[in-house]
Amino acid sequence: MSQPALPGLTLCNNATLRRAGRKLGRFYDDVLAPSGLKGTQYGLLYQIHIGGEPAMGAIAEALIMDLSALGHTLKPLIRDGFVETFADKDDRRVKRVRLTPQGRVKLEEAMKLWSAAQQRFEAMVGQEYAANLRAALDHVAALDFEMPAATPST
Amino acid sequence: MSQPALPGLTLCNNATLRRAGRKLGRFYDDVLAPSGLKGTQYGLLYQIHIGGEPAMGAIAEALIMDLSALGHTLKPLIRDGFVETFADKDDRRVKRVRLTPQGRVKLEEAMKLWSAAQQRFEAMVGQEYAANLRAALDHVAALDFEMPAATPST
DNA sequence: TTCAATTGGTGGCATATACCACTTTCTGGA
DNA sequence: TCCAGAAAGTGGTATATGCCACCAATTGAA
Repeated sequence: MSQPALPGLTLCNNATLRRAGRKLGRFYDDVLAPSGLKGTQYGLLYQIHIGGEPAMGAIAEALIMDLSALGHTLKPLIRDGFVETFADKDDRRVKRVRLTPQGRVKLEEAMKLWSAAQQRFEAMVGQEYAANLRAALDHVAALDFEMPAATPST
Repeated sequence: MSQPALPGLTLCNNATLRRAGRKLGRFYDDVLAPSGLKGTQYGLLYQIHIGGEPAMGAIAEALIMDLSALGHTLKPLIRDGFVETFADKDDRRVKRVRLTPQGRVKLEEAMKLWSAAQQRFEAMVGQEYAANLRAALDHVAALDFEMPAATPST
């Protein structure tokens, strides 16, 4: 299975992960295209959907993404009327997010497409293989890379 | 095994891959930071290094990335004097890429940092685990998602 | 009660990536 | 030879993400 076209770089865990991410991302994006949503947007809508009007910080934490990045990613979805934000009743600093009715419809539409992508992928690699891969990725995502506060050497 | 903090979304292969990518990417980026390079840039320099003055298309193919995306990603590296491009002798359409002397120095510097990141990661998950993960990711990257060009059947 | 520290988000800036419309070269016929 | 098509890149536009500097509420003392 080792393609001679991918020498060396294959050793870098980060590069390998990114490369696979590009490939898989394009696949999911292609399948989701009819809905007008990208894979990331679908994931974000879904996370909001199951989050129960989550605060932005909660979403960012769940997706392991920078809070400001989340803010940026959210903009097109707000602009297109799929989600809306509102201040938390008890803490004005907190901004909560929820799907609009339109957003719920869109999510449902996209979910069918997502399902197709998911099934097609799992049919190719095998459900168990996919489950194991996800488990491994979740494991990586759960790691605690505490930096030793710089190493002014070198 | 289901962490209460990551409900549902964990089922999407794409979302899981992205999430792990964000986490791992930040880790590698942090470790590489002293060199001024991002993880992706390091990977790109390395690919160019081992590619033998590769054409842009060859790099894009090896990294499974869009050709135009590669062009954009290359710009900061050219601007900072780490890589340079030149026309192919036999085919004027082809643009080849190589590291500048400065780029070689930078790559070497970054390689030490990368090595540290790589080792730290593998110490956390285990070398074998990492190797298996990379193999699985390479497998995904090698898949052929041929879209059936819509489904106007019936 | 008052103020320093903390917490939650925003905006600006830079890189990462993709797709699409072009432009320039090549290539393969007729 | 000449032209239709293919092949390789470029530029524009849009989303994805991260970091940093800020601003606005909250909180926890003193």
